[in-house]
Amino acid sequence: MFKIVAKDKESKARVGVIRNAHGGVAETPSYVIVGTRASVRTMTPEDLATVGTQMMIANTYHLWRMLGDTLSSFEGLHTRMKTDNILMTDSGGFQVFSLGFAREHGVSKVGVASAHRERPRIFRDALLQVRSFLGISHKRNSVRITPWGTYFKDENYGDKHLVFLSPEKSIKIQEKLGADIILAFDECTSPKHGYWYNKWAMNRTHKWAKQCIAAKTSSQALYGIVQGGNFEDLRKESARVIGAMPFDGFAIGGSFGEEEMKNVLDWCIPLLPEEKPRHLLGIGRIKDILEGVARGIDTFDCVIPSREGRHGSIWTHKGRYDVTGARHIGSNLPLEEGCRCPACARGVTRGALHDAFKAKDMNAGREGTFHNIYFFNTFMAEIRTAIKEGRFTEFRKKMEEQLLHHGA
RNA sequence: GCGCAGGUGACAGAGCGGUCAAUUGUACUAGACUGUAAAUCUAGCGCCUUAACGGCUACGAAGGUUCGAAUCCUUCCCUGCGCA
Repeated sequence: MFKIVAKDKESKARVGVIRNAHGGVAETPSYVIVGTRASVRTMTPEDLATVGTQMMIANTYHLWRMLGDTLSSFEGLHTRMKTDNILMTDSGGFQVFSLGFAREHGVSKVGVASAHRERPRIFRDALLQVRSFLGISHKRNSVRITPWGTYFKDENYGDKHLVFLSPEKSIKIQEKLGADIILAFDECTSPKHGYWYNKWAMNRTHKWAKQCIAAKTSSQALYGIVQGGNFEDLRKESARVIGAMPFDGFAIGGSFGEEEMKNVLDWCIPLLPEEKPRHLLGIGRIKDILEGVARGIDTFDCVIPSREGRHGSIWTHKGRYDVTGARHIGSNLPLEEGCRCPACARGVTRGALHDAFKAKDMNAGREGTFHNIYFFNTFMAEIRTAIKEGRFTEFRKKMEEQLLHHGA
């Protein structure tokens, strides 16, 4: 299913191929477009095909809640999304964080100075564990984490009752959804969690990983997820433990500060099997991708192309800009010089897109999404070519200089 | 001409004696967004000041009452509706 076809000499970057039973092919490094509820916001399946999409990821938790009783007769993600692309499903492990401590702490998975420099505060971390277990963590925290699984009291799906997701249940749902690659149910910790909380959560994730492997009956590829926060010993332990389990691939999850991601990758990747695919969960800015690829990451998924496109942030080789800004009024420049995305090909200028956003034209977010997805897909293709031609380091250096030069 | 109802910051529209430079929404400006609670969110938005719990000018206009007025009184100007 995954095969490495070329390796860079100066870095750990590599080119690989992933195939599925539907005849879908993805060349890695690849950008996995996020379509949480089996659809990428503002995009139709046809749209996605026109921007070079090879891989997509949907979400177990959201689809499970959305589909409700109809899940049992679900036609399968490939049919629903009208694609042969390589499809993944996230396990719901991220929602343990995003609906839980992310809300309580008011943070996202990247960018917050983590607690890793503090001295270990075992009592505080123990308190967090117990509060979460009892489900009395915080008004905004709608998650209750137990050793057996996680309770959610998310009311966004017209259901005020607690719902319970366990490793076994997540796998069962993912088998029903039918993606090519499914993920183990894990716990993504908060950047504000300390050493001990991360240690306990990591052990829980390890236990859940075993349960996921045992629960799976399909032929889908199952990826294990490495956790451990920003702590070197935890991250290494997690990579060793998860890496030794019979997974079909490995994902690196969890939270870290902007600068810390590189360390996390440096700690984990050498301990993972060389020949198996490696996914970096939820990461997707240009710089991060270059860092990840250089360290041997094969696939990335991130909401940035779609979310930021919808919000008016346009990505280019020189970084990103916000077309919503007044400085773009009347601009006749294309979204990016030389871009051949559907929006640019259609002649959409920065000025026109600015006006469309200001006019609240529903098409504005769509054009932005078109451009961004196309951009990241072609950017990945450029990376692959560079690796194959043995000039990835040079390519990376050039890109980083450009970004620096433009203050991105 | 008479009778009602009104005139508030870019617009809409609160406030109806002090805590009002004035609720709120929109518009505008800037910023954020990293396994999607997100076509979303945050902040600013009279002038001066780097900034302010600092100064100044403000609620149609001009006077007045009051320690104090966007809020009360008088006159004037203007707008809408109704009647002539």
